[in-house]
Amino acid sequence: MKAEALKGHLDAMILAVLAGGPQHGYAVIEQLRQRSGGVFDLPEGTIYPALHRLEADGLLASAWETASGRRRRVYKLTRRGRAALGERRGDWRLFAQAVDGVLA
Amino acid sequence: MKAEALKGHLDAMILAVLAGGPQHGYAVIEQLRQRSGGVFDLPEGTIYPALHRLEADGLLASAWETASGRRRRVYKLTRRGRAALGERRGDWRLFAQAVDGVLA
DNA sequence: CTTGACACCTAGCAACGCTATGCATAGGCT
DNA sequence: AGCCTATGCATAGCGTTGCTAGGTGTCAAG
Repeated sequence: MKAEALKGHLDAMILAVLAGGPQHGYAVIEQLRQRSGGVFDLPEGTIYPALHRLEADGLLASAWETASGRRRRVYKLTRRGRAALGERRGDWRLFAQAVDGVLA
Repeated sequence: MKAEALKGHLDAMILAVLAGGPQHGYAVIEQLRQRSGGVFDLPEGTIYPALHRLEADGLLASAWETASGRRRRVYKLTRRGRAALGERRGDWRLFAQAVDGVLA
C-alpha cells in the first residue's frame, strides 16, 4: 500500500484514539497499530508532528507527566477536538462511500 | 471535507473509470463526479497531471483524437494498468477497513 | 555494558492535489 | 459582431502532510 494513503485521515484517527481517554504519543502509536489490525504501524516522525499540529489547532491539550522515571506528554481532547472528531467521522463516511462508488 | 483527503486514492479511481472503456481527461472528470454522487468535483489541474503521471508509470496509454473540431487525448488502460487497478482496489479495501477499525 | 524497548523531538525531503493562468474551439444568446 | 459558457488541454508554483534520518535520554534484560 502506498505510504501516502492516509493523508488527511490521520488527524481523525488520532482524535478517535484520544476519545477513549488521554494518552501519550507513544501509546497513540500502539493504539493505532492495534485498532487497525496492524495496518498502521506509524513512525514517531509521523505522530509527534501531528500531535503538535492538532494541539496548535486547539483540538488537543497536553501536559507533562512522569511515569517510572520517564517523562511523557499526555494529550487529551479539548471540547473543540471532540466536535472536530464528529465532523471528521462524517467526512470519512462520505469520502469512503464516494470512493466505493467510483471503484465499484 | 479536507481537500487533501483523496491523496493516494485518486490513481485507483482514475484507473477504475478507465476500466469501463477509453476516455479523455475531461470525461474522466465527469465520470468521477457522477460515480461519486457529486462528492468529487475535481479541477482539471488535478486530473491532467495525474493522467500524465499514470501514463509515465506505464499504467495508461494515450492517443490524440479529433471529435467535432476539438482535439482530445484519449486514455486507456494498459495491461499493467489493469493489474495495478486490482492491487489498488485491494489496498483501498484494506485501508478503509483499517480506518473503520480505528474510528469505530 | 550493550541491546532493546520506551519516550520525546525536529530539519529536510518527496509526493500529491489545488490554484491560477494560459490557449483554443464550438454553440448559443443578444 | 460581441460575449459567454461549456468543452478540452496544459503547466508553474504553492501548501499540506507524512516520512526519513538523525538526535536526546531513561530503564530493564542479557
